[in-house]
Amino acid sequence: MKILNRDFFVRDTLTVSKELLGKVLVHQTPEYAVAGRIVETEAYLGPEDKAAHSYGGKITPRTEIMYNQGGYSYIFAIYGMYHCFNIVTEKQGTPQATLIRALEPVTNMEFMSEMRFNKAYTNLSSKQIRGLTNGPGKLCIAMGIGKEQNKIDMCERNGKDDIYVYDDGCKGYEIIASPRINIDYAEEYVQMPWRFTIKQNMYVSRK
DNA sequence: CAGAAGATCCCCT
DNA sequence: GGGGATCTTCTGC
Repeated sequence: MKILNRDFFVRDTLTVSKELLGKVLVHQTPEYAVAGRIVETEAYLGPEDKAAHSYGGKITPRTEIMYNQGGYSYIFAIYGMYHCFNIVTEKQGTPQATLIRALEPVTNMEFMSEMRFNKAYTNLSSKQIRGLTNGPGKLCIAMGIGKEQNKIDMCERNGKDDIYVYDDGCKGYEIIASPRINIDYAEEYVQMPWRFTIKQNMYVSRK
């Protein structure tokens, strides 16, 4: 298994978004480790992209991390109750990122189950199993990811609160490109096919 | 199963 | 003061 390094993330965002499919996202602390396979991503190509937080080159405390070189976590809160987990891409000064929209649970489903439903994994309905990580807000809850995990360098271990992605060699997935979700405000960028999913994976957030 | 509506808060204008 | 890269619950078929 190899952990994705800086060179992987410091590339064009569409390529990174597509190649992340099938890779495994890990959140590891001294207390626990959780992991899920990435099955859905969305590319945000600021500053041109009207859907991106960095549209127009906007720099605020929230978006600042998007200007860093690739390989950092960008986590923002939304609708008052949820978080979205992104990975910064491209070189320093190009404010782009890819949103991780869905995972397929790989390791520590017990942890995910408690975080999401406060129930043992064996007691989940099939609908709840599918609902563990099939959406950007859901996967953050299941993985124990919140604003404390913002701006983590995913290419260096700190030993306390690590997030990284590894390649376990699984490949050959069929990738589908489609328009991004819930960006109605983005005008001509609404229809850009910058959402990528693994075909027929049950954890993809929606058809 | 689909659609509507409410929850809830930080960031930005 | 407004709104959002969402999710859950509730309604009605």
